[in-house]
Amino acid sequence: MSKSETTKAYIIEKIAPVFNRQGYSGTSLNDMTRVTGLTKGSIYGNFLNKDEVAVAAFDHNLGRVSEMILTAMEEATTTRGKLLAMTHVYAQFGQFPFPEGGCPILNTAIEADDTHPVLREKAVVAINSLKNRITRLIRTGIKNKEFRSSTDAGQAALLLLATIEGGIMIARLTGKKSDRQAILQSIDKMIHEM
Amino acid sequence: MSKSETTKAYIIEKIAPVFNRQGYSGTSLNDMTRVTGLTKGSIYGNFLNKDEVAVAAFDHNLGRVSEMILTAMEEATTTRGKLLAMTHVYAQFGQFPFPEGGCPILNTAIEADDTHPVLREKAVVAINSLKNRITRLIRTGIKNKEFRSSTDAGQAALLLLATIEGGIMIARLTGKKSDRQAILQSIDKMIHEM
DNA sequence: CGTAAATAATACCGAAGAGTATATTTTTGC
DNA sequence: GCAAAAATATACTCTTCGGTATTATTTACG
Repeated sequence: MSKSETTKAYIIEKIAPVFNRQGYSGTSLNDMTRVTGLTKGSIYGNFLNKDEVAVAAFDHNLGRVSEMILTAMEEATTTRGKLLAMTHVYAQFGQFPFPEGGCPILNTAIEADDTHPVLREKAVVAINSLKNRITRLIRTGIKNKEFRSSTDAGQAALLLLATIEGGIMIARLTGKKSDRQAILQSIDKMIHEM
Repeated sequence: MSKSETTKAYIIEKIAPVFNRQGYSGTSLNDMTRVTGLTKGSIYGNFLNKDEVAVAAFDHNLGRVSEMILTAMEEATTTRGKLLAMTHVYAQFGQFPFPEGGCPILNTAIEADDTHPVLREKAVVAINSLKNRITRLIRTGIKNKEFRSSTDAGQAALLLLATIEGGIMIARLTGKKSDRQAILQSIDKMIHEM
């Protein structure tokens, strides 16, 4: 890894949580210099502009979540187990290594949908690939006879995603453990009834 | 209504959609003067600062949604009908009089949860009162024998809310009608199975 | 109708925003 | 270990930010 690659990685690692907490417009170059200890010149020697940093930060945060999901799913043996593992990753949004600030897809979607086409598109791709991954998993479960054949895989995937993301929003907003647990329990029930 | 009250109402009406689309940090005083045609002096003669405008804008947007819900629920006769009516209001997030930019609670929750205690608290109160309203409705339905007695009203209310809010996020993000319909259909099914 | 009070416009402020040109320091390859 | 290249820091630019003091204009009321 070259020096610049190391620095880029360092900058992103430091600034990614800030973007996830404060959003694109809420994060300034000053924030970047503060959390990295570097200067503007150094940051702009490695990135073209704020947009490029924001996009890299999103990729970084998303990568963290994806990795957690893949790892958790690998450990499960059944299809239902994999699905449960995935949702339980999202239930850990408060703990490392889940990105600080909650789900990056959710955060980016809400801020960027009307304001930032580039970030918006990144969020669209992320949500679609997540939806497709879940859909395929459910289809496998149906073939396996783990799930009912009457289950509409695509629709169930969307329902799961919507509930998970909405649940993160509510649980993070109220900060109530009981809210988080109630929603998680409902999701588990949905998966068990599939 | 005094002149200043008229002007305040006018300012809020014009700027509320902007806050809902662009968020708190994404909306500037310049935006306010642009959409109102007024000057800074005039706006700050009626509001103390940006925060006060943002809070009033949130109240305005939330009021719009609440009014739509109450009206829709009044028209329904059964408890299940009221519940369905409420969720269908949220399904109309793309059309007037639903606030431009989507659900104000969702938008405010995501931006403010880590950054703006005042707005965050407004969102907390809003989500809690919505949750309580739905919970009471479900309890009534249980007493009515419309819903199963095994239904946990509070948990079901949270599940509905999470799914609705997550659904809005996804449907607004992808812009796909099929996504919106799939999620709405799932929610209707949930209500029918209660 | 005239005047006092309320409202709005003008013109400004200091700070912070993103971004850059240039100088300095560090690496890197020989 | 030294020169060239790469990376970083310094010092700046211009613009926009939120906010305000002051002036001008409306509005309400006697």
